[in-house]
Amino acid sequence: MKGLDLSSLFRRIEKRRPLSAAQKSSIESGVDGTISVPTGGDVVREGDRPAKSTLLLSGLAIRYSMLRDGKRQITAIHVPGDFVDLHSFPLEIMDHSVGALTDCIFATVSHSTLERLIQTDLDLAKTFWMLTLLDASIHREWLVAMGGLSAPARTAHLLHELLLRLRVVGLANSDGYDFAVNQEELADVLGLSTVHMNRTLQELRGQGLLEFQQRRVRLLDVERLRDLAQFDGKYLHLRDDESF
Amino acid sequence: MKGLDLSSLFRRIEKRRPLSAAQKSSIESGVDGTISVPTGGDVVREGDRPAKSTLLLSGLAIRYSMLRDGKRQITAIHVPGDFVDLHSFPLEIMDHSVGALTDCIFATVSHSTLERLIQTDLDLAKTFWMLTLLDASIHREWLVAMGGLSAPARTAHLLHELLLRLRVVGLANSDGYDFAVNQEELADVLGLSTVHMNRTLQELRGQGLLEFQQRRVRLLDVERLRDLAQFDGKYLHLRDDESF
DNA sequence: CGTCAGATTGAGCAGCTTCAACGTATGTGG
DNA sequence: CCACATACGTTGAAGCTGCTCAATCTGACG
Repeated sequence: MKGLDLSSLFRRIEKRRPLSAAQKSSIESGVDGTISVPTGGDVVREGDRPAKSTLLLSGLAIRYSMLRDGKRQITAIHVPGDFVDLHSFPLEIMDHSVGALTDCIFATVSHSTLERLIQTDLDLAKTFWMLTLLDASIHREWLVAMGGLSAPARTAHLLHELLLRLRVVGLANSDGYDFAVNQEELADVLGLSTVHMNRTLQELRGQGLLEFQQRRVRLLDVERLRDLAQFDGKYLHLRDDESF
Repeated sequence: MKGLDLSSLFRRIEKRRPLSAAQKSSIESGVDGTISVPTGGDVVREGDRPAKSTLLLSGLAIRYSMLRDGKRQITAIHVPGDFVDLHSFPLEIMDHSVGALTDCIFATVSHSTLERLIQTDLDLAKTFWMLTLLDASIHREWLVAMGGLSAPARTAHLLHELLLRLRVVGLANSDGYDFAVNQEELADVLGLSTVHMNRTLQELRGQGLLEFQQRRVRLLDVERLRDLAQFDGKYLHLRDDESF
């Protein structure tokens, strides 16, 4: 499908690995359509066996699981350029759901097309594989943050990670980005109660570390936030080390 | 390399995906050696750029990251049959370390051999890819447990997961398995202090839910443990659903 | 018998949760 | 334009969960 802007995906890839013009155009031609999902909607659900993979073009998406006691744990936040659902290609059955945190537009690529793409270009297969491993790497880092950091540090870690990831795709400037997420959702990412999420944000604001209003985050003191979060960006595998 | 017993890997794969005899023998012939790592040793370290991937044959291995404040967070426990370090193939640089929790023997496969294997058999490439996604799936589940479960529930979750995973490779019977891990290490997995780990185990023992002595775990009441842990094994992607 | 790793215990405190109420902005129907 | 509803953020109080520090116990082993 021509005329679709996949530049965020390409930027994301090229920060880590060469991508030829031919590869770009074969990805482009592999896209067979787009899906719009409104805020709160699901793209795929636990138990589904998707026949296509989805790639986020605009908006913010989440992976999440529900616990039996009603708690929702968000296990990933996806930004434009993320090949959100690539992993349903080798894994087949969804063990969790993917939903739209804000209004989202996804490009879709059918699994049969993916099959064809990797058959004709093994290097592209490795690129796709790498993309899914990047997600895994972020999962590991979130585990480190969950297990080892306090609520304020964890919050700082997340918001700083998103700064770097959004910058790669041109959706953040040097110190802030649009982030239309409420405190409940943030709490579900960080494993906190909404009340404590609120107090944690107040704490960070009070320290002069960040602003978070009008659906926009500003990191007022990136240095100190990184320090608080014990942030080490190696896990993002960015080529030129802006990950500090 | 012939004469090496890769049956645990094969069992692990075949619980999820067909694996032909030809594929088995090409994996076998791809193994170029073994490495023994004593308890406490590292197989690969953060920052390494391995030229080979390692596959655990015996023992228990961990992935872990160190925080600047000295805390160690273990992000994965690997059991025999796990292709521990497969992900260094597409991702190249290690962002964390892999160590031996007990004395370990690994088989090694060089990246150039992996390249050749996936070139000649794309289905095998997908199998390898799937194996790394399985690890990612377990990471996600651990995130859910970290964010949403209490210390006893998290502990129950981990020990039950290991029961299922070890059963697949024939290293657990119906209710228990060898587990030569001390409480400090368990605490580093679960994000707890050693003191609280100790009290949590006492609690579970007191409830008649498990035994954990002489380097062996016995789950005395699997039903209630699963319930406490809100365990749902879908994330392990086992074909015949023993995952309950 | 001394040593050492690992397990256990007690006491006090900090971080986070829960419940419940209240504030504030935005939108909607009459 | 007002009255009300809704979503979201904020606050207070009380209590539990898990942490830290520090000491003691236990079994294995040289």
